[in-house]
Amino acid sequence: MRLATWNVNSIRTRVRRTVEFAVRENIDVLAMQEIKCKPEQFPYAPFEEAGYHVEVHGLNQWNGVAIASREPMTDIETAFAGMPGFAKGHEGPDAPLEARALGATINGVRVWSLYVPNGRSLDDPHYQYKLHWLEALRTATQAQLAADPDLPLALVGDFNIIPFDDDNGDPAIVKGRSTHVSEPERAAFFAFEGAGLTDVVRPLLPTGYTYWDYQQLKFPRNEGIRIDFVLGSRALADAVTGASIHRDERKGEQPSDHVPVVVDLDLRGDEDDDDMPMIFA
DNA sequence: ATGACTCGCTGGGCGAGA
Repeated sequence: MRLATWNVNSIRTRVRRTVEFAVRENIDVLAMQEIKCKPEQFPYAPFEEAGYHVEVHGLNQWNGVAIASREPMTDIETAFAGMPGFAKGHEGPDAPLEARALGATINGVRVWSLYVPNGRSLDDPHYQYKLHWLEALRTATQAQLAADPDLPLALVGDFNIIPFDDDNGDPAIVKGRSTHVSEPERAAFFAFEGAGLTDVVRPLLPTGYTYWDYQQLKFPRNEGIRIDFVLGSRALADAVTGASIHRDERKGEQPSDHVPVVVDLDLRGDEDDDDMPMIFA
């Protein structure tokens, strides 16, 4: 299975690039973030014509997540246990949920397409929302893996956290002043290790940005940041055979500000792996 | 060139992105 995650920044604007990438790169499962539309606005046809099923969770023009998969998806969920909500002037336990999480099972692999809240600024209520959201995700994930330690589980998407100083090439993002690099955010990211998950791309690709701001020549200057990740359970991490960050997708006409991150998985019983030799008796 | 921000909603600016 070839699994990809991509913050597409409006699927209606970028559906052609998105489907062309999926087909060209032989992607089996594509988790998307920031689709910025409701299900009735989603461009299903180009995906279906390319052989993909699509599950969509979008409530309005903000956020929105989706998964395209060549194989059928089951056990669709649009929130994880304990996921907090948020709305301006409406913080608290009954705040409305946003469209930031979509879970689906494909060939026994549990995939969550995640768009972690931005945080906006260190003194904004959105920042506390971000930390609570991440803590609830960690708690829910830890509970699921405690119940099923051998589950191949992938949390993929835009985490809106820069885990290491070397992941930040943008001089506008400064420790002590900016979101994404604060100690509480980094602690929330590394807490997933305590829940039994690891960044499965990092060992294969120690460096590389996944996002460049549209402004001020950030891409030509290579002032990017690494904020898109694939976190895998032990069973998933053990299946990883390769990884790639598709920097070229930031070039050309109407790019997203993020690029795709791809992981190759060699799963037991995965009949679609063409790198497995056929054995004849 | 990898190039000076881009979405969606709206019908003119604005919230949001990070």
